[in-house]
Amino acid sequence: MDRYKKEIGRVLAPLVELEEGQVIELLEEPPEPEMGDLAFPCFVLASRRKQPPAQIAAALGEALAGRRGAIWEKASARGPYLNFYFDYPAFGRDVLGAISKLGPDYGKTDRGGGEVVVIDYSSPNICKPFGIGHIRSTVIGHALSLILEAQGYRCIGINHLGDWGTQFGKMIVAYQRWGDDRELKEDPVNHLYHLYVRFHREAEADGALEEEARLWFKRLENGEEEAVALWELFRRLSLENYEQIYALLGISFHHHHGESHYNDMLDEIIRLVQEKGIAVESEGALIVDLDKDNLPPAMLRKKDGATLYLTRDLAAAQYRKRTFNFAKALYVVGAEQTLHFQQMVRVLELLGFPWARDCIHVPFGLIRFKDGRMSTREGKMILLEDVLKRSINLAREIIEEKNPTLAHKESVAEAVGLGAVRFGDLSNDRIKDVEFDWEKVLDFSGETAAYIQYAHARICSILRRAGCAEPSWSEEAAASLGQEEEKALLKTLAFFPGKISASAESYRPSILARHLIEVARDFNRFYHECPVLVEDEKLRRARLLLVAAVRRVLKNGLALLGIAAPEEM
RNA sequence: GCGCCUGUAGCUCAGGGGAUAGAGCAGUAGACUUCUAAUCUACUGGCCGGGGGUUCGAAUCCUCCCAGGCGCGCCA
Repeated sequence: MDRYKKEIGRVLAPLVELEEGQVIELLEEPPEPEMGDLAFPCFVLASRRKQPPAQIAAALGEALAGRRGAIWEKASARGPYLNFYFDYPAFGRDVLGAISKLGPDYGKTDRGGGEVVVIDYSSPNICKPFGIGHIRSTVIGHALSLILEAQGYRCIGINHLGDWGTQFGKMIVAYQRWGDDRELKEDPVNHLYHLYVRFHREAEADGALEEEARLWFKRLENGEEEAVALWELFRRLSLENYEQIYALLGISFHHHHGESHYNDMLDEIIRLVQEKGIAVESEGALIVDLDKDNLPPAMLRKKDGATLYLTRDLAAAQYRKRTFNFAKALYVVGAEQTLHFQQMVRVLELLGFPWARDCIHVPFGLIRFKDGRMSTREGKMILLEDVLKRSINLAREIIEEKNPTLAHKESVAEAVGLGAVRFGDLSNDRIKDVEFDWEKVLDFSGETAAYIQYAHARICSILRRAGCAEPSWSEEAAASLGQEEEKALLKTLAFFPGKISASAESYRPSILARHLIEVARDFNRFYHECPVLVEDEKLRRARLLLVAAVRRVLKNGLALLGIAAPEEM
């Protein structure tokens, strides 16, 4: 659509004494199809020309009377707007031609120019089961890395595992007191999780436990053998469990550098902070005062000498800059950590790193229960594995009911089940909190992945029946689409590349997800109104080209969200 | 107490200066001898949290208030 806007901008700019870019910015989509395809609002010119906007629109309409462009056939005034009407044969030819020619690349750009974007996402905490709470970072981060790749960036996915910190002192204490080797072997993560929950329950009555845990963490940081061995065991068992889920979700990371990876680099950060003179001792701890920035002080070292999350994140940022020389480093982390990242960026700035502002927190809202927050330590949580399994099971049941003769039932059930969970998380603006609701998760009707997948499968079915997987290109046929449903569909397809860019620029996969719903909806309307496999050779060919283009867009779009597009369902 | 985020139809949410505020779910009534009914069509449903302001124009920007969520030195 950008190309079409540009063409209109070029024509209009000299007539309205504005820059081409300004005109393009102002162009908008009319609310109704009979108002044309793109509109220029004339309000901005009113004060300068000292004329009412409607009069200006009318004058522009006269000035352009009889003129036409490569893809628009007329411009006419309607109230204060100058409306451009597309020349649908030309427009249809252009849109379908682009999709047909580019295929899997339709929607991609090279805007990123090969620059590196490091994406920190998923990042579960070792010793805890992979809860539903972690799905957001995992799925949003994964989609963003796919979307940014499609914009020509080189993405490096890092799973910043929570494999260090005081909690491991707690785990060691709990394991020593209540651990059971047999249970650990049979169901490692579950056993570790029970120990973790038990620790917090018992610590409420016995304050000495917390103190003991801190001590054990200190020993771990000092590299004492017994502590390190247990930590390595916990880490390995947890990771093995997570890998199963990542495999199911089709996600792989470039690196699993957890927090522990930066242990060797912490001294350097502390030294740097001290050399720059931005840190002060306060009550035995080392802090950076950020009062001038209206931020609470940032603590880098506790009074017992142990480091904190922030210290490790500072080291990690510097390591990532050195190692990957990123243009941007994204942190797909919950909104509750906004302050933490503000502090981190500010400290990096104070350290004199010009790239500090390239570290960008991409926050998302909490998943909560109706009656409050999820809490791992209280045992109030839902396993992601359970959610995925139930979703796949339900998909399987629906297949059994609606399409019992389907081939490859299992892989379709997986595609639909996993797609539903993913899409549920990607389709709403990430900043909003979401209430966990089994009914909503397990709903495959309406604005869901299944809706998009179903449209895709229907198209595949049509093409199969037509006996051509990829209809051959025909200029003449492509230009013969003109019915309302066809026009609407062509236009929606033309917006697809712009939606990917908008998703990438705002780090919001929901923009793309919503657009795919729109494409699928426009297709379903078309499907009910316009038969494809008709006698008329030319029309049949035109519609085959159109649905093949829709299939292409749905497939490309779903792929960018990490969702499979089965050919039958 | 201070800071950040959110508030739009009964419910879940789009729209983030521009024409008459849109979807899905739920409800009602229809459409499968016709390319897959996981679909489509129609109807019902709104002081866009409230007050003030900026603007030719505000759901959208500013400000104050209200409600909910999340943070605010020894967790991550």
